[in-house]
Amino acid sequence: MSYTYEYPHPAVTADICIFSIREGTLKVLLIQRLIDPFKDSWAIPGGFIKMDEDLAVGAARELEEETGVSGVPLEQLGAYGAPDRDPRERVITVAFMALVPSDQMVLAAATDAADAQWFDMDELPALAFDHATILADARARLADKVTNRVTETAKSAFQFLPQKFTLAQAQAVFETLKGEPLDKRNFRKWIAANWDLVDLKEKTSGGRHRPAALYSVDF
Amino acid sequence: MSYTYEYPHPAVTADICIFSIREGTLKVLLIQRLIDPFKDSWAIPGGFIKMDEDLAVGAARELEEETGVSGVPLEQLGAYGAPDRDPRERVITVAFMALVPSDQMVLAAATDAADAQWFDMDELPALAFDHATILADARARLADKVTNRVTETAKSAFQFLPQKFTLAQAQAVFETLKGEPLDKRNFRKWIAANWDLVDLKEKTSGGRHRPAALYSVDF
DNA sequence: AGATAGTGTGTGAACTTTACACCATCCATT
DNA sequence: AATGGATGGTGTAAAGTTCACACACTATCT
Repeated sequence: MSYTYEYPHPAVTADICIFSIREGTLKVLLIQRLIDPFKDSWAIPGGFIKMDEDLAVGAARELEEETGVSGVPLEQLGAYGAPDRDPRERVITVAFMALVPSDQMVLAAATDAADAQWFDMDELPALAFDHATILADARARLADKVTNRVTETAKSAFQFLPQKFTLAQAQAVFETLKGEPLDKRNFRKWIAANWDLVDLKEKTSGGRHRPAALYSVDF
Repeated sequence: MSYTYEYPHPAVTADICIFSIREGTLKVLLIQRLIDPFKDSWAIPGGFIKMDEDLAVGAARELEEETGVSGVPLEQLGAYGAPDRDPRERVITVAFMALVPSDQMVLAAATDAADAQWFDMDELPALAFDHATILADARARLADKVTNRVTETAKSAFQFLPQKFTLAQAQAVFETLKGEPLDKRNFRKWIAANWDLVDLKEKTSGGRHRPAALYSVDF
């Protein structure tokens, strides 16, 4: 089967930057390419948009196919279309990003991805195509989003916390996402002012230190 | 001549929202389509990206071909790709926006555009495709950009002013771009704090009122 | 001389952001 | 029982930003 057009058409892909936190550090989900170009190098997951699906839908599908990650709200980052960004043919990609809780994710390798793995954002491998650029843009956007307005992206930060969490745990999560340390007192004021925290009247125990109050959050 | 691919490819276009100020109101540059679909309706200028050109370059080219407008820095808004946004075939568009001084622009009609005209943003005709959505997004972005940070977009606001301008003239321009009235004293504080105004030690004359001081701006 | 019409100017209140230090409590050790 | 270690928990002041607001000035026209 082949498809013929009167004029040349580029291929269009969606690429998705999936951020998460594991072991207290910011991670990004990469796949190892099984096929050329950039065979064996790492890349952000993505693939070709189908003719009858919306961009965000296609991005979600590719993400699930390649990594097993599903059900996350994707935010569009923009289109990347340098003529030589793909050596095969002209490929324009629409980049998306999301923040997910990695421990609920079952990573699965699929069709054109050998392996999906979390990488520390500070220790990235060489990336295929212009994915380093896309990822850098996504990282900047993430830091912006998380502590500014109360958006979906900011909400998803709480997914890294257990149902019952301490404020110190919450602070650690937001610091990781923002990429810089936050002041403890100011953070507590901020989180109390911007989110609906429920004081569970419970305390942690077992630590070799003063117990911490537990909270949950209502959206 | 035809082009054949193993998998279906969408067409990719660039569409450009060009804003300007004429007669004190915010205008947008639209073209009347000569061909189906949406023959005779108005649309934001744009067209197919060539295989060897960058997205922004293609956008600039289409803009010039269809309207005669050139040499403006385009800012990417994002990709729009609902599967049915074009009835012919799958077309994904990458939207751009810019702010230009309309009086320097010579409008020219070309290949697939009958006519390029400035429309008042408050009196838009029915638009082809999903251009109403794109334009609304662009309008919101414009208002954001202009008075927040000192960006290229904000700089270009000064193009609507003569070399020597009064602060009242400047205020009118920024009010038009932002879409809401600004406080006179606060505006003067803002412009003095954020831009390098040169007091020309000249005054307007001829008005039936107190003369105004003239300024120019250095970037 | 007086009316007209746009020009030009400062202050205070409310709010947001940032910086900063000390005591409290549990556990483990001695 | 006392001590030290480790983390939890709390308030205030200064600086900066945003916003609202009112009245006198002056060239021109009549």
